[in-house]
Amino acid sequence: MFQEIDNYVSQCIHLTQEELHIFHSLLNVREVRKKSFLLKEGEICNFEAFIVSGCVRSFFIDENGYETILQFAVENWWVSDIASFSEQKPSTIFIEVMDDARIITIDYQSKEELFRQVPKFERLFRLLVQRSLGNLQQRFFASVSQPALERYRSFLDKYPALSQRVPQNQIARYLGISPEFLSKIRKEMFHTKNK
Amino acid sequence: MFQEIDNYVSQCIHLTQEELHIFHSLLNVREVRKKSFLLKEGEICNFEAFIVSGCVRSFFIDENGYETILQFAVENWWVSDIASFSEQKPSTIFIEVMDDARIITIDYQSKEELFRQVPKFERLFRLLVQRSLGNLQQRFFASVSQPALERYRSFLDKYPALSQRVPQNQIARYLGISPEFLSKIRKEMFHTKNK
DNA sequence: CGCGACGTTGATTTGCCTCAACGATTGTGG
DNA sequence: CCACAATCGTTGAGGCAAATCAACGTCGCG
Repeated sequence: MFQEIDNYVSQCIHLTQEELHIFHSLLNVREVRKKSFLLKEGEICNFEAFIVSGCVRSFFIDENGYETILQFAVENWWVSDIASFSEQKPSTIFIEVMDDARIITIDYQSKEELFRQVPKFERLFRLLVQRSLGNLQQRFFASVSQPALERYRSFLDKYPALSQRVPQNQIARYLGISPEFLSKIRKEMFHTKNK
Repeated sequence: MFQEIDNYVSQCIHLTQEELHIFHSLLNVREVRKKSFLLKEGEICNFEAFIVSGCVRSFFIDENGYETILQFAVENWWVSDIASFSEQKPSTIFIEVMDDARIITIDYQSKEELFRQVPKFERLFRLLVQRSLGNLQQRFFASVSQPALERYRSFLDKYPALSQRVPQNQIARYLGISPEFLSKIRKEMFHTKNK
């Protein structure tokens, strides 16, 4: 049941049987279906979710109605709106299930309780957020300094599995370009490759 | 000497006299001059720095030689390359002093020592990184969904003091546009305002 | 079957960049 | 103290990456 998340946690911190037990007692397991939403804009995010199986995406919608995808989350990834969760303020993003998923969540009170009972978890979540920050920084740099073609190449390179699993227009929205333009880029790629 | 940083820290966690003493013993104070570099691309970042006075900027240079500014750091801000620091790997960014500054730094070993002796600091730095992540996320959204004019307006709104203190071409590099284009935007702003 | 989701293609437009030239201001060495 | 170099902002001409809009083909599915 908790095997996957325990594995994940043990990469960062070492826990006793006792501590593990406390941890588990504060978690919830949920099954969620494709096309349902874990979070909508305006709601206060009351969970951090660990994906056991399935696939979800977080995105926001700009004033023109276009989506930009912040994250695809598959097995062994965390997803949440940290700003909304940690400051308990309305969210600016949506989190939607793309493929039926099994997730493990922890709510705000339980997380604070966890920190109180097992302070080691402060370290786990610090490392986790730190890594997210590093990744987002990379992505920010790429989005301002690289043309779409190179960003697409990097994506294929970094997430080969995802590029099979996720529809092309979603990838475009992740890369920050229109689906039409991604199509044109791909055409160009294959064209120049076979020559 | 440590007044500013103590104030900052006490907003997040409460420390005893004893703990405060340990904290101070692990810090270094430095004066750094305009145009000097705290960090260059390729070096391993061995500090997290708290700005007591002065102003520094962190930026990266893309393959065409253009700079993009990640952060301006003034009084009471932290600056570092977290990815490089926390994983002790070569940095991809530069950190340069814009105005003579007094800074307080902590190195990798001292930070780990601090965590060992006063675990509360795990919490402080978790909150700190969490806030950075929230800010960067905002900025990322803006950079893909808003035109330059609105991003400039937001900047003026959010950092009124900085916009006085920092040359215009640096602001352009922060916004991710060319200095020439910012000049044209400004012209447009004043033009439409006075009509 | 027919509908909706997805990908492709072309025509047109646009936001922003690049390059080059030109004042204004500041700083600096002779 | 002047002269000259840097640094900074402005303006214009021309160009390009990517968006928008519209139309069309193709699946898979209720």
